[in-house]
Amino acid sequence: MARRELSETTRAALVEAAIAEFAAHGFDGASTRSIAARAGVHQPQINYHFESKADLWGAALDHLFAELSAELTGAALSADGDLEVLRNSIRTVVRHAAKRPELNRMMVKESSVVSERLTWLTEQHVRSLFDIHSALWNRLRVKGQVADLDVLTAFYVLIGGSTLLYSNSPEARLLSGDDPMDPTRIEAHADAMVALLTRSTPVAATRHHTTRTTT
Amino acid sequence: MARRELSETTRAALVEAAIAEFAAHGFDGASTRSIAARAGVHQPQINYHFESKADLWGAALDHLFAELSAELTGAALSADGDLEVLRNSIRTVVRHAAKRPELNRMMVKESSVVSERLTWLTEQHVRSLFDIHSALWNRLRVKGQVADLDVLTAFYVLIGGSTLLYSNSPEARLLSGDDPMDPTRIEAHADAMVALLTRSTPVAATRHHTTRTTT
DNA sequence: GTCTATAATTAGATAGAC
DNA sequence: GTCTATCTAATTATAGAC
Repeated sequence: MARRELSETTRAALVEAAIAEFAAHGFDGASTRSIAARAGVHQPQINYHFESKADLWGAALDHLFAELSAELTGAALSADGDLEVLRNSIRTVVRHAAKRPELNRMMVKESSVVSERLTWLTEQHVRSLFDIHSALWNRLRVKGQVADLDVLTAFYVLIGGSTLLYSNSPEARLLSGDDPMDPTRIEAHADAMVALLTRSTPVAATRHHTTRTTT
Repeated sequence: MARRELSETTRAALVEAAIAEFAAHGFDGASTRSIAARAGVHQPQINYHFESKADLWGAALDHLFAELSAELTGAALSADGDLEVLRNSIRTVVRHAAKRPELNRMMVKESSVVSERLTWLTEQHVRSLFDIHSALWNRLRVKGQVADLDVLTAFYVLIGGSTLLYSNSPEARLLSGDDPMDPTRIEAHADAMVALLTRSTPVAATRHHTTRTTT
């Protein structure tokens, strides 16, 4: 393997190890030694490939949000009309939370206090998703096709209701003995979140447009 | 002030300071020095009043869960019938999440990986709440009075949908400029969570029993 | 690009005076 | 019960050989 390829391999291994360690123990709880050990390299490699521990943390989130954005874009492109876009997006959020619980684990650990890391995270990655959600939700709300919730509350009900079961899956397993990551359960959860937040038929007025219904 | 009273004052101040620091920075991120400083005492006082940092962390959660249990008990006692108990409980969960976001912040930081702290927390405090929820939810589900969700998923949709807006309120404020803790918004959120998870009229069969409806 | 060795901080906990 | 002073261990980051 050429030197540049080796470098990129090491860098990618460090990012993946950082995702696992930061998600499990938080920024302060994860040590650069444990991250390096998980990646199979020595600790000073982190400061060779990244400016600092905080820089590696940022690279981990860049990677996780790139994955999520790719899936959400796919969900939007394959949909026809606002309502179907929202439904596909909700399903994508649920499925992705189960596939990559690390994303929500990292998020929730940083979102409880204003900090440099939180402002970076919010402006760099969350803002654009929230803006897209807001425009979509407001258009559907005036047509009575979604639950009667303001955009901010709707955003957090959607994310919280869709992701906590997976970000807290170790707790859920202790409580119930069941596996939250079971594919059948995940699909039922996705269906339920769609049913809770959207209405197949508008409640307030306007039926002139033909509205796609799922059943 | 007598010596014993002084001691109890110091202990209570340490618990309250620990709640603030652990909720904001997690177990590893919060230092015993910062907790002592917030409580207005010197750092070694922690090891006089508590066996260890972990012991203080446990005392903080004991305090937070005692508060929550008191409110949930009140909500259940003032209700008539399973459906009203559930509705009151949902509203209590939303209001309490807004009043004490520290509880959910501490919880979510410990629930992403199996650890000694998580197993203690689950068995000591979460288990009983989950068992009560399970019995209640299953009785209502067979009568078609709640959303069609298994108990485990329902628990996490309820908690996640009710609490994330408040545990992540710094992020929510950055995103929207609005105040998630506004009382009117909180009540609207509570109403919405009740509407999402319960049905005023049963969908599947059985109407022989008179069912209390709100409005 | 990766290694060993180590510098510079900071952490939780304890000893002993008052 | 509370204080000052300090011990031991662990942390992030860097220096310099290969």
